[in-house]
Amino acid sequence: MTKDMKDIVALCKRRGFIFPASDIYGGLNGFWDYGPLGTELKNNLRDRWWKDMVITPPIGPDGAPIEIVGVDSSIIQNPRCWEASGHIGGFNDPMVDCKESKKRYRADHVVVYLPKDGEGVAVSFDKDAEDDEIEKRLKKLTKKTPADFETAKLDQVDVAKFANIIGPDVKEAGTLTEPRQFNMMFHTYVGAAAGDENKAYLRPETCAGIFLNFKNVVDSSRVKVPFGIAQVGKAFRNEVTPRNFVFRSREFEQMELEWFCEEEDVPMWFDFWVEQRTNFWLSLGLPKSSLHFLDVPKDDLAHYSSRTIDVEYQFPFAAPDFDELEGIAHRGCFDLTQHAEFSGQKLDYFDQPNNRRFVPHVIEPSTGLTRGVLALLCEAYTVDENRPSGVYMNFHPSMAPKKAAILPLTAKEDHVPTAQKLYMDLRDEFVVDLDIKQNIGKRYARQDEIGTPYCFTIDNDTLADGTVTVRERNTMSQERIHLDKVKDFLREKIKG
RNA sequence: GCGGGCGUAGUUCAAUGGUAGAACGGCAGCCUUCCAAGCUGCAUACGUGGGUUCGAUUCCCAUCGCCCGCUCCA
Repeated sequence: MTKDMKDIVALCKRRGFIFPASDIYGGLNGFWDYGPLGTELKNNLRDRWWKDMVITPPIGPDGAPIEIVGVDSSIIQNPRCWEASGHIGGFNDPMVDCKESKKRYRADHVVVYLPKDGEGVAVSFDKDAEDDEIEKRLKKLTKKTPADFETAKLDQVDVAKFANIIGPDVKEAGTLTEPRQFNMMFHTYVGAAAGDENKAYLRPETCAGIFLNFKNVVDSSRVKVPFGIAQVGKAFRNEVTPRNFVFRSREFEQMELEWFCEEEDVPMWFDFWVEQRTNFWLSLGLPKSSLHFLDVPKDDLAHYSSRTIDVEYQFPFAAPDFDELEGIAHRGCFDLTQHAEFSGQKLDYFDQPNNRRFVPHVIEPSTGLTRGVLALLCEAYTVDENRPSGVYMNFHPSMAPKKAAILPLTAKEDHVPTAQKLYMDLRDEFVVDLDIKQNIGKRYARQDEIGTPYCFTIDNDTLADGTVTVRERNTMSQERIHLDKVKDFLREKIKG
C-alpha cells in the first residue's frame, strides 16, 4: 500500500498536527500552522537535535567530546548582512516570460543573437543550446549565419529591443515580456517611516545570525577552534511555488550548525558530520532504504560552497526519487571573510598556543526542522486494514507527541480514580493522555491514529493486584506490568 | 507567474437552477471487563466576493486555496 500525501494531509488536519494557516480566511499559499500534536512533534524533534548538538554533542575523532554552543539570533538584521552573504546581489534573478510558448526563463540564461548590422530580427537561445542547433535555427529564421550576429545575455539587452527578439521556443518576435525581478527575500521596514533607507529583510536562512555573532561568541564563551555554534529558528523565502504540504513553504524552521575548524581538517570533519547526521535520522526511525546521499554536482553548488552532500529522504510526493532533508556544506571561509569585509571588523581567530591568526573554515549541517517533521509524519503513516482505525502513526516513541494514554477500562467503578492517579504521576515526566470516554476499542484506535506508542489500561485486576495492561501500538499485543513499573517501562522504551 | 484540473460538514464522498444527504469522525447519554460493537440524541458544509436570474451550491466573472505540469528552490 503506497502512502498518499492526500491521506497524510487529511490525517494531519483531522487529528491536529498541521492546519492551513489562516484557514478560516481560506488559507494563505505557502504558510502552515502547527496544531496541538504537530507542535509536540516539532518540539520533540527540535529538542532532540538541540540535545544532540549542544547539550550532549558527539565524541570527536580524537575520542574527546566536541564543543558546541547555541545562539538565538534576530530574524531581522542589518540589511548590509545580506549584501555580504550574497543574498541581495546574487538572488535577484530577472525572469522573462514568453507569451507564446508560456515558458519562463531566467534572463541571464537566455543568449540573444543580435544582428551586427542592426537589420532584421534578433534570435534568442537557451544558454545550453548546441552550436549546430543555433546555426540551423538562425539560418531558418533569418537566412544568416552566426558570424552575422553579436551575442549578449538577455539581461544585458535593452528592453526596447525585446519586440524585435524571437524567443527561444517560438518563431516570431515580440513574445517576450519585460524582465521581472524575483527576490526570494521578504522585506519589511524598520521604524514607522516606510522608505528605502529603512528597508530590511526577514532572514532567508538562520546561519547568518551565527556568523554575525562569531566574534561575540568567541570573546564571551571561551570556545576554541574547532567548535560549533548551533541555532534553531524561523526563516522566510518568497518561494515562487510553495508545494508539497510543508515541504516547501514560505515560512519554515531550520536547525543549523556552523562547525568552525582549520582548513586542513575540513575533510575529516566533513566526513564526521555526514556520519553524525545520518545516524541522527536513522535513530529517529527513518530507514536507511528511504535515505539517499547526493554529492551535489559542482554546477549546482551554492555560490559559497565547494562541496555539499544532501541527505535526501524518499518523500511520498517524490518517490521513487528523493528530496532534500538536510544539506551538509563546506562553506569554506566565505561567510566570515565576507562579513569581515563588509563590516570592517576582524573576524579571524587567534590560536594562542601556536601564536597564529586564521579565518576558520566552516562545515554546515543544515536541516529543515519542518521538513524533518514532514519526514517523520510520512514515515510514520502506516496503512493497516486489520485494525479498526485502518491506519496508525508509527512514530519512534521518542518522537511521538503523546508517549502513552491512560485508559480506565470502564468509566464506572473504581477504574477512573486509579487511572487519574497514574495520569497525575506520569505527567510529571511524560506527555500523556487520560481518556475515559467511550469503549476501549475506540480509544485504542484513536491513539493509533495519533501515534501513541503505549496504552495503559486499568481494569478490575488492577484494583486487586496493582497490575495494568500495556497495549503496544504496532503489534496491538498486550502484557501486564505492575503499576510501580510503568515509569521505568516508559523511560526504557522512549530512550532515543 | 503561466497552462490544465479541482473547491459541498472535521474527513471522504453524493445530489440539485427552487438554499443539501450519507459514511466515518466529534460531542452527550445508555450499555460495556480489552480493539471504532449496539442503541438514543446533538452539532457541523455549498471557500470568498461580484454578476445573470423571480430564485444560484448549481451558470458566468474575479479572487483565495489545493492538485498536476512549467518556472523557481541560497
